Amino acid sequence: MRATIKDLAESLGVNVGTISRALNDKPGVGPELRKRIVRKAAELDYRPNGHARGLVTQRTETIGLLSGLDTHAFLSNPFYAGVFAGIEAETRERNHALMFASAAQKSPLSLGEVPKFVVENRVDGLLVVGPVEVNVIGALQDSRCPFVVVDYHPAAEDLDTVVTNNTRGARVLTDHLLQLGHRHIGFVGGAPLDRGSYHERLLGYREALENAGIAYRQELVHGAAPAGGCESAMKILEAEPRVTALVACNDVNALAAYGALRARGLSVPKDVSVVGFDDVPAALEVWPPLTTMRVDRVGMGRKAAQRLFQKLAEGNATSPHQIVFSAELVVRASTAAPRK
Amino acid sequence: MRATIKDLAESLGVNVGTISRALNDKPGVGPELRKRIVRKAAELDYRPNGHARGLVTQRTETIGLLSGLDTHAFLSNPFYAGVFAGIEAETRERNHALMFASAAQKSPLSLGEVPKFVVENRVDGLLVVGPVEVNVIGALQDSRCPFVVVDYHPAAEDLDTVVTNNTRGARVLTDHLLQLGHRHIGFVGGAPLDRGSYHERLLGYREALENAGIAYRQELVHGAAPAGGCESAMKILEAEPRVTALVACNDVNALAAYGALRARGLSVPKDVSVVGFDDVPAALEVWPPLTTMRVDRVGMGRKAAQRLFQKLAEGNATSPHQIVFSAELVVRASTAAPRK
DNA sequence: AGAATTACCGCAATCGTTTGTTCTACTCAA
DNA sequence: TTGAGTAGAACAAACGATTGCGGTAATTCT
Repeated sequence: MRATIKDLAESLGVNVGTISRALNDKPGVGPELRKRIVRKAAELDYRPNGHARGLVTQRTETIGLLSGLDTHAFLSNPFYAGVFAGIEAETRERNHALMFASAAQKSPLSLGEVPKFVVENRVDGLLVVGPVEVNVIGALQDSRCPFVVVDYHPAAEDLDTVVTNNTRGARVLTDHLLQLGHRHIGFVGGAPLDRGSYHERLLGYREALENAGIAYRQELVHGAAPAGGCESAMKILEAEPRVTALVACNDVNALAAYGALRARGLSVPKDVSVVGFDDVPAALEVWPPLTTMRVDRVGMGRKAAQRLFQKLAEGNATSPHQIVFSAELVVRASTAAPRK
Repeated sequence: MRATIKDLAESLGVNVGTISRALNDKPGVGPELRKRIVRKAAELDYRPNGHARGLVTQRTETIGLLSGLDTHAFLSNPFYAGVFAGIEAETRERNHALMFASAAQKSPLSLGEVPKFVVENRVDGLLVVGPVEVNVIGALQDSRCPFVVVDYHPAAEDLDTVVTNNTRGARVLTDHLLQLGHRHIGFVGGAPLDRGSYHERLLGYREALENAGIAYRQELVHGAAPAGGCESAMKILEAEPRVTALVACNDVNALAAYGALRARGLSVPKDVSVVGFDDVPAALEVWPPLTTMRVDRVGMGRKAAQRLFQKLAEGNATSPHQIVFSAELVVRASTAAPRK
């Protein structure tokens, strides 16, 4: 068994309270004794028990990361992986631990809508990342647990959020295609498409079209099929063979669309131009390299964590901040003027 | 503030011990009172405090996931993302929480070699995934915290591990190339290359060559450059322009090698065949689709978690198991007979 | 030198549970 | 009717820390 503070106290003939003060750099213990205590603590390899401490201090030095998507979808998306990495870096540097859970897959005994670790008071705060269901937000709000939402902003709520300017980004991408001369442009979506980033990106696509005087056509937009962007792109090409460009809701689906185009014997960008969103590493490795919007996903994760720590320090009473990251267009070889 | 067991006790005029027993399905409380208690608990939205419970039961219902790589590298590798997902699924189904940390990046106050959550008794057990440094293994062993290692097996230690048969897998891949007629075959590595999966795969590559009577040439093997597989492939092609095939330590590096080949005007597989390892989703989406070894990464994560729970149940005294997953060759369009 | 201040340390309550033990009241067989 | 046996509930001691309070002894002030 690991040494407790009591063992330490006995082996030194000192009171436990004094030990606690000495080890936590609190005043009220002489420099001489303090030295003896730290030395002995190191010798016995003493570590304070997190539970005991958490019980009395009401703080756990732990923050939770709650995914809005199911775990596998979450982790296999490089965008979210980046956000995760940013969050992890920030929490690690502040010497906090990190718990992970998904709000999309309920555990058999999940109580209410939020995972048990928040409801059991085992995290000081929470980072919610991705399009979580709205009742989860509600449950979190009356759980009194401070939280910040990343990459999702339900319009109805006034929350602390860190998001990218998705609508603008998609508009920039679509404008880029329009300026190249494209007129028949499809949109390959992802799930969920009725809310969250992909919805906003769809809006931006639509805005750009309408600004250019091009009618928005339902059949050129296809949400996520089970098989993802590949199947969606197929459907769009079937519905309208004249499309010369595709806007994908993200890079992963854009690359999947590459496959659909190849299968139909179409080449990128000669026959069909393709743009993505996020600028994941693969976007640069495929051929042709993908025109996309670069977004600082690690920075977003970091920023969200910073904001959360700020809330924790200020006592959760501050007014919500909405932090918006702006994406940057990077033009590569997947876009060109339309075929004749 | 959240209701405690004491509030519950007072509002019912019942002793706290009775409440505890009633809510934990323990005998010693009448069916009548038990009903009243659960009803009231739901009404007050009572949740047991995780710390208080953990303090007395010495169990936290939490397991830790410790990455051997730095967080970003870990999460952006689809293989590890899959393992993570498998672990998460299994722990969630068993109603345990999950903590994450990386052993590669030390936190400023990291005590010893292991993250503070294990040393503070805040996890029941640990899953170590990836090539962790050997002193971390040592530190874990005398921390008395049960753990299982995934995708890494230091030969010197007798540990509970879940790994793929990397050496065999790489041999199978290399044999596949040899049978197609290739004689000049390079190996693009990854970090670390002196231990762990990539090292074993290098061994398998070497074995296959030697079985075929082909000399192993140091200059055809290149470890991970900072820029990854792309740069490595470049170096190999410079060192020996006659290479007609590349074995990559994993799919991510294989796809990066695609880029290097493209940059030199070589086409896959006409000029150079490429094989990867892991069968990540992107392997199927790129062109040409990648010949690779399929490994059940989610299954590995699950299995490792299952083994850990078994250890927890049996009291950590059982003899170590080594569980080996066998990878499966999937031949796609990235391999063909060598050019003349 | 006596009083007042300070510095240091021990004492004990507390956090919210679990769990072994004790107490009470009841049932049932002799 | 009495005794044992049993079930249901209360009591209280942990678990391992933190922290306000009180008590010495040493130091400073007048």
